[in-house]
Amino acid sequence: MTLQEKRGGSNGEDGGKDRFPIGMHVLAVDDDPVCLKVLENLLRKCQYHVSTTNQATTALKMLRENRNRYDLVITSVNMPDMDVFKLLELVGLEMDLPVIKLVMKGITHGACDYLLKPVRIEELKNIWQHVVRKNKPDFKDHVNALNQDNGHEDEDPSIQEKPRVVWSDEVHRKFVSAVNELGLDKAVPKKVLDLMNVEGLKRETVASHLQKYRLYIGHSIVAALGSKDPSYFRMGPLDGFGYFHTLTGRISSASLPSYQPGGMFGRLNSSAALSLHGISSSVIQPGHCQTLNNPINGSGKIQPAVVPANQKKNGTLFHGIPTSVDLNQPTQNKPTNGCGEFNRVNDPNFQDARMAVGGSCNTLHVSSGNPLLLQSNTQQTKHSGAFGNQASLSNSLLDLYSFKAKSANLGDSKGDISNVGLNNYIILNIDYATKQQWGDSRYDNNGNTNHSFCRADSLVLFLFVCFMLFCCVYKICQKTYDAWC
DNA sequence: CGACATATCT
DNA sequence: AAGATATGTC
Repeated sequence: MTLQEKRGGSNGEDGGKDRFPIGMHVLAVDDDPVCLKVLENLLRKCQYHVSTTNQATTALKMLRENRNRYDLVITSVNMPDMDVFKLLELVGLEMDLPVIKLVMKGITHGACDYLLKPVRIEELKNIWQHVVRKNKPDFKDHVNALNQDNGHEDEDPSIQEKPRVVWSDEVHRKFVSAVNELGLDKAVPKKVLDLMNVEGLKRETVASHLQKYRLYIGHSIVAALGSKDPSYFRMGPLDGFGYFHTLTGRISSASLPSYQPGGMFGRLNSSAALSLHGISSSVIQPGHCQTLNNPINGSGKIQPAVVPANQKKNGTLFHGIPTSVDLNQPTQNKPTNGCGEFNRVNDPNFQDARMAVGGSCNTLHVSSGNPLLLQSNTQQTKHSGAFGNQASLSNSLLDLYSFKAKSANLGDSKGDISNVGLNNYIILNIDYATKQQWGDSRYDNNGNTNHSFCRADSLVLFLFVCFMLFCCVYKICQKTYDAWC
């Protein structure tokens, strides 16, 4: 009789869950008659059919004579008449039956499970699952003590979780590169998978990752640019900075028709991209909000995304304004108000471009008068060539590096990074709200965060007003002079 | 039927 | 949180 035939409690619509096989036959072997009797009684209480013997040789004989009768063997490891390991081997070779060893302590070699003496009925209730496993062709045999502290008979340990794909920094970098090469809107799982060229990676896995990635990008960009605040350069709470080791949202290809407040970043395309035409360098690199001994990757470098040439559009905005910012962390500054840390990127290219995160965790200073604060790493340089001399200014990358480890600690706190350097025309004010890493982000776009980039607004507006006033005054003076003459 | 996007589950 | 899986659509 096969297990399937004996299986009870199932009407064939059990949704794949194995049920207790009624009529399962267990052979119990123990040289201690008291123990054997106890075991037998317990097994019967569990509704197993039970045969017993106090000799290993007898057990082997019984098994050989009734090959199809027994489903499971429980044997003590201390059998005087035969080495139990030999019994295990023979049973395994000849009958391929699951054997549970009955031991005083946990010796598990060779057996599919072990039971500690004294045996508890709760443990015996679960042993049928070994039989089910044996009958599953794809079951990976492993030693696994049954759940001993509860009576979860319904839980089938034969349903083992598959190994989860872990998106390492390296793999994720490949993913990001592939996505950026394709363009976020055109990146579909299969193409990304092909481009990534990672062995063993499945399309479904990529799809899942891409889903989260898009969700995250969307939230970030919406948060960064969806505000009604008429800021010129507003980056709202980038909720969920946490996850991506190299979260690279391309900044490209959106038209920037207006220089008016509120019209500056009028629209984003589906690539969640924006264009900062004319902005000199393009990588904004918030440092790693991680512990110091936990670099994002081996080199600690941030890899910028590849901006496809076809994403390039021309436009003029902030012409000639040098605006590269490296948001690196000064290690000496450890914010104490829950803003987390910003690890500095150890890239010599950024040496002159350091900003300090203020102790208040609200201000990022630029001490340098260096107008072009940074140009990024080699890869950035390499790709910039694709856009020509000017083109490199036309495409910006927003490379949001990982705040992974620290994000949880950041909570609702914001790292409000402002740069108010007259020699550096960009003024950044980035709120980091890292309540969540992926989607489902909630943004607090009112109140405090609406001050984002207000200084940038103020400066540009101030200059603009000054210019207009100057023009007016000049005009008035000219007219007055003409009148007098 | 495969690929995809999205929702839901774990 | 993050990856897996289910579901509906094309």
